[in-house]
Amino acid sequence: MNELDKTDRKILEILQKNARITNKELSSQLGLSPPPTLERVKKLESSGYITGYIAVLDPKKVDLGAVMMVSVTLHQHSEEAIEAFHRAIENLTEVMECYHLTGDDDFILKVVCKDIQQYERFVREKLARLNTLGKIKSSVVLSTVKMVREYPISER
Amino acid sequence: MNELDKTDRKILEILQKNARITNKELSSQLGLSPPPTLERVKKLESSGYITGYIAVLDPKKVDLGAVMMVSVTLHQHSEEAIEAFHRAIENLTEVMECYHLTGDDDFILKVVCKDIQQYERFVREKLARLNTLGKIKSSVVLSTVKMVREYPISER
DNA sequence: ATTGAAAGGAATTCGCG
DNA sequence: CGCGAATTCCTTTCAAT
Repeated sequence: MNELDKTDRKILEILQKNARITNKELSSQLGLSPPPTLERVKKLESSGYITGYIAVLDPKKVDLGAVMMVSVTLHQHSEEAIEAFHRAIENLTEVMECYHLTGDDDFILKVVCKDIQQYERFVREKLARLNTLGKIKSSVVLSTVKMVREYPISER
Repeated sequence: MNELDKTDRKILEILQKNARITNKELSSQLGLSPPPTLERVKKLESSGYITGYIAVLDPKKVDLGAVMMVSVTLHQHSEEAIEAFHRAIENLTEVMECYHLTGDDDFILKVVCKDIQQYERFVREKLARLNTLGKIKSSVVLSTVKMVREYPISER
């Protein structure tokens, strides 16, 4: 798939807001009939624009009230050390996001836990035990000012 | 809704992975018939466990290849200054996430742009113009090691 | 609180402009 | 590329348990 037209971009905007909209309703919002609408959606999926459809939960409701941002520095920076760190992070369910950064710190992690006690256990029993790990700096998230999952779709 | 049973938790797990699953398929994965499955899903929605269903896009495909993590300090910390900052952030489409933190920096932002040039414009024309703003420190995201949107559902 | 049947809609296919 | 009709499948309701 090469270039998105206006209709494709509108589909992405609508589905980013509501993934469970029916094809019929989607088509009516586009001013199209259902068959071409469905075909466009399928094409956006198969060409990798849409990677999935997910339910969004309220973390507090599922007992994940503590959010932390954690700056991590490795104690060495060989290819293998970084690879090993990546693989370790992959297996830690508490880590929702992890970015490799330029600057003083190597990585920043977003970690969710039930409470601060569980976070402490996570650090002591899991994070601090990674042998590539240098030092960490934890910051408590006092409030989530913004957390949008919708990418702005540019005109081209 | 008071407490989730095992079936409810499994529903949340499945829908976090695939929001467009049919009710029929969902019910068969649960070992239930469709009607009670549907009722449980509706209840999870109305009681706030599920806040929405969204399509997940590939940011690179929609021309958002540059990701930055930005530490922000305000130059004053009155109630109004913080409120004003919140409201301003709300209107910046480039800011996907913003957390109010403990520690040296007040906030951390995740910002997505087409490229570094667009990021520079964002900083100069939008972020730096907020009059509550003290100083910022930008870090380029070299790679996204992990970005999961699925919360781990605890046993209780 | 779950089941099975039944009615009403929606998804999907296909032939055609 | 999009449309409209037709078929198949799913959703949703309801009586029964």
